[in-house]
Amino acid sequence: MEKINAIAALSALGQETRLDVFRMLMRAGPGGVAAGDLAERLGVRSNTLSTHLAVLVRAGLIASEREGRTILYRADFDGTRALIGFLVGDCCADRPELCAPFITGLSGALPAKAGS
Amino acid sequence: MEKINAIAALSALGQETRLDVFRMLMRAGPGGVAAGDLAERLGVRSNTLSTHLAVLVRAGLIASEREGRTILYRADFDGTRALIGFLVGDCCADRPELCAPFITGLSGALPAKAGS
DNA sequence: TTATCTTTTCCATGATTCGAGAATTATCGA
DNA sequence: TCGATAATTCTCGAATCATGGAAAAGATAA
Repeated sequence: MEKINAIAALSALGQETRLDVFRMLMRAGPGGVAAGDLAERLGVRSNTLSTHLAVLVRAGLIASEREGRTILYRADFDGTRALIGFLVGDCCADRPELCAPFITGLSGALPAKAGS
Repeated sequence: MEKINAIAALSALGQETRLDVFRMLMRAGPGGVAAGDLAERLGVRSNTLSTHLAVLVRAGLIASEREGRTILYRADFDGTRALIGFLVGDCCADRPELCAPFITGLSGALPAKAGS
């Protein structure tokens, strides 16, 4: 991931409504959620949400697909992984030994309720 | 990490100068870099840099310590790990199986030139 | 104390962002 | 085609942010 893409992704997530959208879509899984449902669940006007969704799409964090009259939004897992990879990898490029704790300690960040 | 802290950290990094500062400090390692050196290396006025540094400190991504006349800034590894933990963990809280690929695929993001 | 160096704070300005109303586009059913 | 539904685009006011000049604050040395 290029720096400019990382900036787009980070600033996209650095806004409450957009972070809420992203987390909701991550939780919703590959099935995605319609724009209208997102607006209702989050209590945001549809036009406002639409601009936020466009920002997230441009940032490569979510993707959209028309489903009849509605438009489904789903999290873009590749884009998300690329962002995390940028944070973990590129930011420590010259000192991989400093990044080891990030990875080894990461399992602790997971709820780990899915046995093993 | 609370959502509000994550927003602060993400928006802090979603700005080119601050991302540059953060990456430079990550590369510099625990020794840190003086504010003046950062300003010179990045070609940013000292007062402008100072405000950016304050934002990063508030976000918990870097820390400062006075060293005689100068002030050393260094990356806050715990804060950084908390942010990555938030992205990997909290955003996938209900679906750890979706987050597995983040972790398993993460080693690929590292240069991995430090043998072992 | 005085001079100097380093960094921060204050303040003003220009640019960007957010949110909302209104209008527009796209799709489906009758 | 017409009407209804769903989402986006347009536009603007308010708020926030980035930047830099000037001044202030903290620390060292003479």
